Amino acid sequence: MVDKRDEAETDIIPPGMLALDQQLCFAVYSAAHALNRTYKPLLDPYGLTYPQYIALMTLWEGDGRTVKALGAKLGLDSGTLSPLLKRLEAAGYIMRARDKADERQVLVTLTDKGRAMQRDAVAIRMEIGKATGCTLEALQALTGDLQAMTERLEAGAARDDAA
Amino acid sequence: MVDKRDEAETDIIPPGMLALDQQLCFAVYSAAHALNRTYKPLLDPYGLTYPQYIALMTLWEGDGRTVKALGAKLGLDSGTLSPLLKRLEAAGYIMRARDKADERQVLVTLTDKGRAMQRDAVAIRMEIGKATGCTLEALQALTGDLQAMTERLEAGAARDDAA
DNA sequence: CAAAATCATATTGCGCGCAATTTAATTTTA
DNA sequence: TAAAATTAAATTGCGCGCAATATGATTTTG
Repeated sequence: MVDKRDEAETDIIPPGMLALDQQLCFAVYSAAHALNRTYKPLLDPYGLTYPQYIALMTLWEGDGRTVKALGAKLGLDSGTLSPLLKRLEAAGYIMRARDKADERQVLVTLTDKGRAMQRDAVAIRMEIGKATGCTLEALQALTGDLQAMTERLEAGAARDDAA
Repeated sequence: MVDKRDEAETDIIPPGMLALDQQLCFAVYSAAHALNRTYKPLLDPYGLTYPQYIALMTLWEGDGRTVKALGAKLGLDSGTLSPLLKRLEAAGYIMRARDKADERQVLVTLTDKGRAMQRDAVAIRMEIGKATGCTLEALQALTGDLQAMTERLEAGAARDDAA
């Protein structure tokens, strides 16, 4: 396939690649919005937003975490989590209390309502999976690819911070 | 591979699938944040946010669009775009003017500064592509998969609206 | 042990993103 | 053609998401 068009292709490929990587960013951006819009009608009956829902999911995997530990799992800082957790507490899903051993920390624990929500989450997850229209294998592959890319992006950001 | 464990696997696979689809949503959510964080230091020197940047990109592909046309391309409504476009105008990247032929519409056009930004965007796109650590083929595949999933999610939302 | 540094969380300010509403212009239809 | 319906933008209110800052609590270190 190496022919006299090679020279032209070195001119053509870069713009193509540039357009594509633009599309990847936008594809991720659009997919995130589409997923959020799919979750909304499923979470609205519970008065929950998607970020609140994933905060609950983190607690289902381990109750009694600090705000910092939750933030590490979710990739969010206290500026986002503090008000979010206050709303979850006001809605009766969690409780917050200063750690007696270290008063700087706030321990977040599930209420009965917060634990009960985990059962309803099963149906929500099924709905979302169905809405994606993906096979289990496709979901696994997509998830893995995205996680790998995210790790590389975060590693790059960490390197830039060090520099 | 069909053996006496089949029965157990029908119990095991659903939770596995449920956990995975959760991870897909979160993987998309995390990737969107990671991409946004990667863009931020590249766009900050221009005083642009990522949503503002993709609005400009849309205009580079066709100037003089209405707010509604921009919204259709980006998947955003006037509640998001109106203030965003005002900020882009205040920053000198675009101009907004009511359409003489239909005063309901606002036509958005690029300024010289807005057009000049397109040249700097080439370097930004290269940086992002490098930061993802993906090959061109991997970027294409990921983008295509995400676009296909997003289309299915949006089709489902449209069906739900009709119902 | 006291001052300084560090740490965890909360707060403030700003820009999305979206639902709901408002305003003004255009089109439909009666 | 006048009233009703539709349309395009803008506005309001609320919840993220993040940078910058503030407030206490704990640890370090001099």
